[in-house]
This record gives sequence, structure tokens and C-alpha cells, in this order.
Amino acid sequence: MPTGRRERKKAATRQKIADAALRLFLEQGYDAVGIRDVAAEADVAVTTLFSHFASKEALVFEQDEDFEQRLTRAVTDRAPHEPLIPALRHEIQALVRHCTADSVAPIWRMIDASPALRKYEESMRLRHAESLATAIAADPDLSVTPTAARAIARFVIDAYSLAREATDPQAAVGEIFQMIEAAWVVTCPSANSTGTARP
Amino acid sequence: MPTGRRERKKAATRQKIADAALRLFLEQGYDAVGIRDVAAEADVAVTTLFSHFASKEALVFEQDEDFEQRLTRAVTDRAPHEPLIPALRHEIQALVRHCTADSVAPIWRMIDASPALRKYEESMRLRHAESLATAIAADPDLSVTPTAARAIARFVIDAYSLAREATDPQAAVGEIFQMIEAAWVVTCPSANSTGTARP
DNA sequence: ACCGTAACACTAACCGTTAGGGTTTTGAAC
DNA sequence: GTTCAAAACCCTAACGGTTAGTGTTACGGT
Repeated sequence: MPTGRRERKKAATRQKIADAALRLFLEQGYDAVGIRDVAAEADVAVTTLFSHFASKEALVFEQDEDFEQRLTRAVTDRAPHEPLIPALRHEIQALVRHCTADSVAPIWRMIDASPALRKYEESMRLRHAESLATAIAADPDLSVTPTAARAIARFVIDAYSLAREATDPQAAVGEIFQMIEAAWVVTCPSANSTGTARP
Repeated sequence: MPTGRRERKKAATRQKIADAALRLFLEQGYDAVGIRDVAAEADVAVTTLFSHFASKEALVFEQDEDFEQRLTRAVTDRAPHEPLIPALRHEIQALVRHCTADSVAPIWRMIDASPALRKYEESMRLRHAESLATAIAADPDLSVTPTAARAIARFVIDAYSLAREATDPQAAVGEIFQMIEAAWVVTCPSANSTGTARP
């Protein structure tokens, strides 16, 4: 039903704001740039900015819904009888690879440098873990208690978070997922071994 | 060297502020009470309040250092050759029991109701996990990689957080620690089984 | 052509937090 | 005791993120 021009203009405004924000943040530092600066640079009113982004921090984590969806889809969209943990490991490996790439490295350096952004990222991760837990608990092939589903979901998010900060991110993912695999196995006594290949 | 009156007066002021804050928060709700209200109720200046507490949220989590110390001491002060995970499980069980007691239940209900407080608690947990990881990595009896130590520390903190929210907190601690035990075992191939007794 | 409404703008404020600068209290050295 | 430095406290004013209130414009469906 919704045709097009309005939505295109809205999306353009949102993008214009996000671009302006990221540019200023990287140029001058997150804390040195005020909301009023961003709004001026994007040529919109402050209230307009806040109608597109819930907070200053949200300007940086513009596309965090992608992250959430990729994780839940790794669970829901996997092939029938494909084991859960390797699927999640694969997805986390891809996500870690993506966020340690050179092109986005300055952004993550900025995030790590700002307490406000770190805090925001942490609370985001809680949301992600809850979504992932729901997806795991909803899978009919798996019969796990709600508590076990939540625990595994947190562990997986922890793996992402820890790997990002590790000196060798890929190796850290492997190491932590070996632990997650072991934790997973004890939740379902009838489970098959799933092979956490790491030479 | 530091004798006494000054410190006693300072501690008294701090306590007066914390008491006033908690009273107002529980009466009227965290978000409905402003810093200026708390300062007025405690009969101190706003700047004085902030010289005792780093933020509004810190008024609620007044004694979070206890939590951190109890966890790290559970690692450092355990008997020689006493296995790590059961010691941690025991401590977490005590902490969960404490924070689900009726006397403090309203406080935690208030925390769960306020996004700002939840966010603050989450970032606190990260600090706690980092301290715990340091304690684990520093234990000469254990030979774990830094990554494994951090992972286990996070899992333990997750256990606390998840158990608090579970319908049966004690059972949740048991369930999650079974998983942690399994994760722990794979980090040190030469480890002994430690018996996660749960009938 | 018309109307409801989504998107945007402007102003003015609220609230947590901090800087700047001053006063009193305390502990200790003399 | 007197004196002195520092600690603890107070006050005012502001800064920066965020929101409410109140329009105005541009779009889309009828």
C-alpha cells in the first residue's frame, strides 16, 4: 500500500543524519561532537534527528538490527537436522570477521574509546541474547529448557564480544565455541556429537 | 594515620544520601525522583551528592563492590586444590539467595522496571566479569588461556543474572553450572571431574 | 481538489552532571 | 593554644542529551 516518495525521503533523511554523524564523530571524536552539531551538519532540526534515532549512541549502532536478524536466522533458517552450535559458530565467525575488517576498524576503535558507547553496546547485547534465546527455545527439533536456551544464547553473545577484543579473534571464537559445544551437550543427553573441528 | 571523626562524618553523609535516595525511589519510583529531590531530602548540596556517588544509578547499586570482592575471593581464598567451578557455584548460589530474599525484592523489582538501571547493572556485570577473569587467570593451580578465563568468568556472571530472573533461581543456578562445568572441563584436558551434584 | 496525516521545524524547557569558586570543619604540626 | 593545609561541603551557573508543545509543509488516498 505505501507507495514511495515519502518513504524514500524519510530514508534519505535518516541516511543523511547517520552519514553526517559518523563523519563528525570520526573527525572530531564522539564526545567532542554534540547532537546540535550533528543536526546542523545534516541540516535538520534536533527533534527530527531524535525522531529517527532514539539516542546519540544509536547514531553509531545504526544497523544493529542486522546483527540481531542474522543471529536468529542462523538458528531458524538452518537446514533440517543441522546441528545448532556449529551453525551459530559459523555465523559468529562471519560477524567477527566483518567487524574486525579494516574498513570498519576506526568505528570500533571509537566505540572502545567511549564509555557511553561501550555501555550502549552492552545493553544491545542483552537484547540480542534475548532474541537468540527465544529463537533457540522455539526450535521444535531442540528440546531445551528456557533457562538452558537463555544460557546458551548469552554464551554465544559473550563469544562474539570476547572475540572482538581478543588478539586473535578467529582463534578466540574457536576456543570459546569448544566450550559452548560442551555446555550444549550436557543440556540434551540424547544429543549427537557435532564435531567442533579445530586442528 | 587517619584517625576518625572526619571519616565517620563522611560515611554518615554517604549513608544519609543513600538512605534518602532509596526511600524516595521506592516511594515514588526511580524515574519520578530527581537528583535535586534526593539532595534536598538528604539535606546536602547536589555537588556533595555527586562527590559521594558517581551517578544517579550508583545510588541504587550502593554496595556493588561487595559483590565483586565476594566473587574474586571465592577464587583466591579457596582451599588448596579445591576445584574452581564448585567454589564459584557455591558463591553464586549464596548471592542469588541473598538478592531474591523478600527484604530486597522491592529493590530488584524497581531495578527491573527501569531501563536506565538495567543498563547500569549490565555494565557493572562486565566489570565484575573482568575482575573475576583476572582472578581466575592469576591462579597458579589453573593453567588456562586468557580467553578461556574471560569466557568462564562471563558464563558465571551470566548464571547469576539469568538465575535472578528465573522462576526457580536455585534450580537455574544448578542447571547453568552443569553447563559451565562441562565448558570448564574442555579447557584443561588434564582436569579431574569435580562432581556437579544435582540429583 | 481535498483532507488527514506523516515528516519536519522552532522554542523552551527538564534533568543529570560538571566547572568554578567560596566557606567551614578537621587533623596535625608547631 | 595557634596556625595551616586539606578535606568536606555549599552555591551558582552552565553544558549536553532529550522531550513536550505547537505549528507548518508535503505527500498520498479519496
